[in-house]
This record gives sequence, structure tokens and C-alpha cells, in this order.
Amino acid sequence: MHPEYNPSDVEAKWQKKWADAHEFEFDIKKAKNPYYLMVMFPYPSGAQLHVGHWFQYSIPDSFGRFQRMRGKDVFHPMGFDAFGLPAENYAIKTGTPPAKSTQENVDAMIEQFKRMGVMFDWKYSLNTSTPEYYRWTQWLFLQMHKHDLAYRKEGNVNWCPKDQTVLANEQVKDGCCERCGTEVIQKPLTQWYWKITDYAQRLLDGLENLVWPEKTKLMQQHWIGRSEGAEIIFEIANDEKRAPWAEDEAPSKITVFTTRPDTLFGVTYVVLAPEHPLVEKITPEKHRGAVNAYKEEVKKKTEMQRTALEKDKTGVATGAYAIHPVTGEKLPIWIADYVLMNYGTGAVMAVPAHDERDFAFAKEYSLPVIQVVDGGDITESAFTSEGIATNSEFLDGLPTKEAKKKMIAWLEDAEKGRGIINYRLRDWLVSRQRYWGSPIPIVYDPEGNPHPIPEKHLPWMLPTDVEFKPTGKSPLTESKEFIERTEKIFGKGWTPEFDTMDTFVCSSFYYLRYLASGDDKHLIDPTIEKKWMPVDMYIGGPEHATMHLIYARFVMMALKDFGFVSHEEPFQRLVHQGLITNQGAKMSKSKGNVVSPDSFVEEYGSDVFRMYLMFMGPFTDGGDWSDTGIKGIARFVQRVWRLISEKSDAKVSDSRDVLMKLHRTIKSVTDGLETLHFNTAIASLMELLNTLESQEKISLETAQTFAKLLSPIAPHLAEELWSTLGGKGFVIDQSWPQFDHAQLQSDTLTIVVQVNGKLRGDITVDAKAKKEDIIAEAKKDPNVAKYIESGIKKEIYVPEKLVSFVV
RNA sequence: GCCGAAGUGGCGGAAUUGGUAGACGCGCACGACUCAAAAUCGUGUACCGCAAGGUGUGAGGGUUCGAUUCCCUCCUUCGGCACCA
Repeated sequence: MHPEYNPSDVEAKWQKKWADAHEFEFDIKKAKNPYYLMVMFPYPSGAQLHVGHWFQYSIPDSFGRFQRMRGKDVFHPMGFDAFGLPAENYAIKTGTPPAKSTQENVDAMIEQFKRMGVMFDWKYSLNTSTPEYYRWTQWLFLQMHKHDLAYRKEGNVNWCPKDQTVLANEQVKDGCCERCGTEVIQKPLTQWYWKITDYAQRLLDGLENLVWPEKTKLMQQHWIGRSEGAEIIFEIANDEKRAPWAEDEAPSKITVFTTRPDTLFGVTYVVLAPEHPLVEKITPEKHRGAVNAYKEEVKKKTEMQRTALEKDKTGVATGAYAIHPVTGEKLPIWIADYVLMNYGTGAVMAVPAHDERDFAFAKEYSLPVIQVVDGGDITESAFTSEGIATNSEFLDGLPTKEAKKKMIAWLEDAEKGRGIINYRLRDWLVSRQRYWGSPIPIVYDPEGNPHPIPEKHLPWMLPTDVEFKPTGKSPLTESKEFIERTEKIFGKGWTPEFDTMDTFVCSSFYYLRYLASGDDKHLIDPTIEKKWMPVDMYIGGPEHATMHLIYARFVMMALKDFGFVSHEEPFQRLVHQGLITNQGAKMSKSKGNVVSPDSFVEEYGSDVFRMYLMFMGPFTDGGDWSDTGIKGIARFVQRVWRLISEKSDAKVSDSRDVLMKLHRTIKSVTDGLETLHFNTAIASLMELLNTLESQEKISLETAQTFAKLLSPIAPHLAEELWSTLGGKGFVIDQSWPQFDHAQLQSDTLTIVVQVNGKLRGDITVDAKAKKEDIIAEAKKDPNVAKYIESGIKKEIYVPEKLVSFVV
């Protein structure tokens, strides 16, 4: 008699045995066959782990166990992305210091992870909000600064006038403050940026060799937004009515960017972004009123409203004129909000005949439209495709591609422009007017010039004498200790930088710090980095496709240039897990639709729960939560437990059919786990179990192989089974079963017979049968014979699969 | 608007160098065991049809002996970008 499998006892037992044997304690120095498996680290929220966490962390653990059994030394660390808004907001609400609530949450989460039965070695953990970690965040800032990749400039932030606070993009809902509903305005602020744009081309090129979802690569390509074109210089017409300015700073030219230099002869006006610094200088007195009024109007619009306008183009003429670089014609200069200051040069040459936005604008303000590319009708809309140049002097008759080249060559000769590549990527704004982040390691002298804090003062501690109430300034400005500390070290009148760093900075290099084992002298040991990087498999949500995954790549490239690492790319293979929803909606505390795994784990055990999550569908798809099928997995576990131990017999050997099924299962489980199709891997184990069930007895070897195949996906059950079957040591330490090609082949084949593509029968033939014999056999099938009476026109034979007759 | 992914039984999903659509599981129905229930086991389960047979992978067309798979048009859902010059 076999007692029922009791998951809670068995799982607790094996978790203890693993711990006692130090089974999952890792040594990155000793590892011989490194495999670096990382899952994006969580934010330590106060809520319990939910079904989504189990999906995200238990399934990769199964993948790690599989790689481990295949002989890899799998390093699979876990840490916490602990700086960020929620803890700060919680502090504003309750007064609890973020450091305190964060630590409590981290501790609680670690306890829950342990119950999951995952292989994390907590000795390698990290927490980005600890001084031991953020000293490296600050070190990274200093390195960026040292290599001229960090600079300050004025930029706009989302500002809530009522709450007196800077808002993150996700706190802005429909142009209003998420909390109080006040309309959010754009406020200029001087902040720190990192020059990620210097790396645009490398970030683009590097994508090619990465084993990443194509979709993600494409998103990064769009994000980087490379476009080839030309910068063209338009002189400003010398007009006595223009604005007064000092002779030496007289602006004399506007530089525009265009991807269509071939249409230069079709330019009928020039447009500047309303924020363009030249606007003020070129606008003649007479037009200032209208221009300033328009600028005010644009400033009031949030980004949302500005982009929602779609078709209605607005703008105003500045009254100034530009000179066409080839024809010398005078072209009016307009300002319009459809031209963006942060793309290209903030100025465009308008070719209404061949650009939709210019066309709409020209129609609105009755500006001339000149066709310079043949091949389309421009009476109703712009013709934006390529064609043959016309009305274009020396370009006439050339196809677009050649016309572009010739125009660029002409401009370069005449020194009126040049061919350039433009990127949409913008520099990374790393300043945050927040408390709960890493302080920026910069101090200002009494004249206000920034100076990097010498490395010996790191970690540059985050002060604690701060109230968390919003005041309109960075919270650190309140800290007396912070200011006193700065003056004590640097001198009277010196002040610290009060902003903290974006949390994406913390997560841009954490893959290196896991490997550093807390080393406080070096970011990472170069030999360890060489051995372990890049990360072999990185798993995380698709919401990080651009931001985090581009920042991390940029930082790795920069660190390589600085000489600290040997690799260019941090993540070799990337997989996005799907999202587990509840009734179609993302699980969140605010919606109150969070599903807790606790009651299921208690009833069925963690093996069943994680297996059920795997069985729901492909890992990359996620799915809508429903507990209706979990019983099927629970049944499977009980049947495995009962049948495998009951039927195994060291004295029997298996039939050819059983061996074939076994080897086919080894193959499909291996393929399934390698490609993260855990659902099909489990299905094929179920099929194998169904086959074994019909046997009187099975060999001990087959039973043990079953336990091994089960081990990554149901680790506790597999250990229990393995020990019951007399296996030595832990099943997780066994090597992964190999399949034998010879055993995959059946002695007979089923050949399908079609007539005119319709299935009419099937025949069973010897695996070695010849084509002619198989076709002859197919013709004899009584049902097939009926359909081929009228005569066969064509015979098609697909080896080992089918015969098709055309009549 | 543009870019990308997807759409298969009552449900989750299998199957793609084009070759038996619906593996595996859930649910459901009937049966066995039971005083009974649960659990377990067995049988059946895409649709229409008594059957022969026919239909069927979002809709419509195309290529092919043969299409869930390839091509075109459209619809729906999801994700991303959003006046990018």
C-alpha cells in the first residue's frame, strides 16, 4: 500500500535536507561551467507575493535546475531594487522612514521566496538602497563625469503647482496630477544628464548578435530612431526691420535637419520650434506681440494636448526671412508647435508638396506648394514616396536616392550643409527631486560650479534628518546634517547637490554587483567578470524593453570603454515572461484583484502550484488566472507518486514500445525546457505516465529516469520519488537523461493516403519499405480504391508521412 | 495614424523548412466502486448528420495535389510609439 503523497510534509522535509547539505550554496570562483541566469529583481513592496511573482520567479528556477542537471554551474542570484517612489510616498503618508519600511519588506519577501523552494543563494543578494550598494551607483556617476558623459542642462519636469512637487510620468494622468487632479505644468529645471546619445550607433549595432525577442530589438531600434539625411544651412535675410541685437552676436543662419535633401528645391518656408533660441533674436519688433502670444499659448499645452491635436496645425510667421541656399530666394520663417525642439535641430525646411505635416500647414496658412518629385498628385495631399526629381535644376531626372546623394555633395562643396545621421534617442536624465534614491556625488563651490566628490568620501550618505512633506524643493535641501557635512569637508559656502539619482541607474549595473560578492574596493574583479559575463539568460517583463534594457547596455559599454569590464553587452539571451491577469486586468492592490497563492500552496504544495502555472501555457504568454485546472496537476502528482514507485521493478526490462516512448519523452522534455515551453514538457511527461500506467511493471531505470525528468519542474516530488526508488544523493545532482536516436524510430510507420488532398485512409507499413511498395499498398486500400477509379494523374510521396493521388 | 504580436472545441492550450487539426489537461456525460458522498478508475466528448458523408483553425480571396502554417484585403484584441522633419 502506498500512502497518499503529502506535499506539505515532503516539501518541508526536502527543503530542510537541501539546506542541511548546503545544496544551493554557490561559489562563483570555483564554478567550472558558468551559466548566469538572472530574473529582473523585484521592488520590495509590502504586499505578499502574489501569483504573478510565483510565475515570474518559480518558473525560471525550474529552468535553472534543468541547466544545472545538464552540467552547468548555474548562478541564479536574487536581490532588491529598493529605491523608488512607493517607499517615499508611504513615508509621506505615515512618517515611517523609507529605510525602515524597505528593510522590513525585504526581510518578509526573502521568507516567502524561501517557501517557494527556489535555489537562490542569499549570500549573493543585494539591496540597491544600502550604502554598500549605492556607493557604486555614485562611483558610476563619478566615472561618467570623469569621462565627460555626465553634464548639466536645463530641461522640463512635470510639476504639480498644488502639491509643490515634481511628478514622474506615471503620476500624470491625462495631463493632471494623479493625486490631486490639478493640471500639471512643465517647469524648467537644471538637471544632470548622461550622454547615452554618444552610444546610439553602438547600441543599434550591438542588437544584431543578441538572442533577444525580435519585437524587443525592434522597439529598441525605434527608440534609438536612426535616420539618414542632411543638415542644411539657411542664411537669415538681412532686413533692417529685424530685431535689434548686438552686432557680434547677430544670428546669421538656421540649421535644419532633413531626410529628404533631394526636395530642397521644393522648400517654400522654414519653421522653427517655438522654444527655439533663435526665435527671440530674429523676430522683428512688429511681430513680437504675435510671436510671444503664440509661445505663451504653446507653453500652456501639456505634451498630451500638443500631441492630441493631430491634424490642426497652428503657427505664426516671425516676419523674418531665410535665404534658400541654392536659389537665393527669400523664404518666410514661421514658428509652429509641430516642430519639436528636442528632435533634429529644432528647425525644419518645409516642403509642403512632399511632407504631410508641411502640406497641412501650408494649406492652413495659404503658403505655396511646389512639386519637385514626379510620380504623384499633390492637389489633395502630399506625395511622400520616392520618384524622379523635377523643377530641381541640376537634380532633374534623378531618382530620389541619387538626388539625395547629389544634393548632399553639392551642399558639402558649397559649405552650406552636410550629410549626417540623426537619432531620436535623447540623453538620459538621471536627476530626481526625490528623497529615496542615491545622492548625486557632486558639490558646488560658492560660485555654484559643480565638482565631483572625491572617491574616498563614498558612500556619500543619504541623510536621515529629513521630513517627507512635499515643499516644492528636493527633500534633501532640508537636511542640516547634509549641508554641514558638505561645508565641513569642502569649506564654507559649499553646497551639496540635493537631487538624487533615477532608480534606473541602480539597476543598470546590478548584474555586475551580484558577481562582486560585496567587494568594496572594486566594482567587480576582472577575472570574475570575464568568466561570468554576459548574463546567459535574462528574464523579465516586456515593460522594460526600452528604458532599463537600453540603460544597462549603455552602462556596460561605457564601463568597457573605461576599462572596467571586458564585454560590450550585458545580456546575451533575453526572454520576457507573460503577464498573469485576473479577469483580464493586471493584478494590483488598488484594483483589489490580487490572487494570493497561499491557499493553493497550502492545499496542493508548491510543486503543484508552480507546475500548474507552467502548464497554463507558454511562459512568454502569461494568461488569465483561473484555478479550474489545478486539480489536473494535483492528480498527476498523485498518479506519479503511486504508479512510478508501485510499478518499478529492478528485475524487469522494458518493451520496445515503452523505450521508444521514454526516449521520445526525453527528447520533447529537453526541447520544451530549453525553449521555455514548460507546458508541452509537462504534457509529454503526462503522456509517458499514461503509457507506463498500461504496463504490468516497468524497469527501475525507467522509473528513475522519470524522476530525473520531473526534477526541474517538481523538485520536491522528484527528490521523494528518487529516494523511494533507491537513488543515491539528490536527484537534482544527477545528470540530465540523454535520448538514444535509435530508440526514437518505430519499426512500422503509419502512412496517410490522400486523394485530391482529402484524407481517404491510412496504411501501416514496415519502416524500411520502399516507395513503390508503399504506393502500391496505398492503392489497395479499399476506401482509397473507391476514389481513384477514374484514373490517377499524379502520385506524390512524402517519405515517412503520406501518399497523395491526384485524379 | 504608424510599428509589432496574436485570433484554433464549452475552457487553458498542442501541432508551422506546407503533409492525419484539436496532443495534454480542465470541464461535461455515462458507467464501475460505495448505503451514500468525496476520492479513484473506465468509456465518450470539434460541429452537422440515423448513417454514408460533409463542414471546420477571426472574415473573404489567392497559390498548391494538399494551407492553422505562404501571399493579398479586411475585422477584432493586446503591446509599443505617437506631429521624428
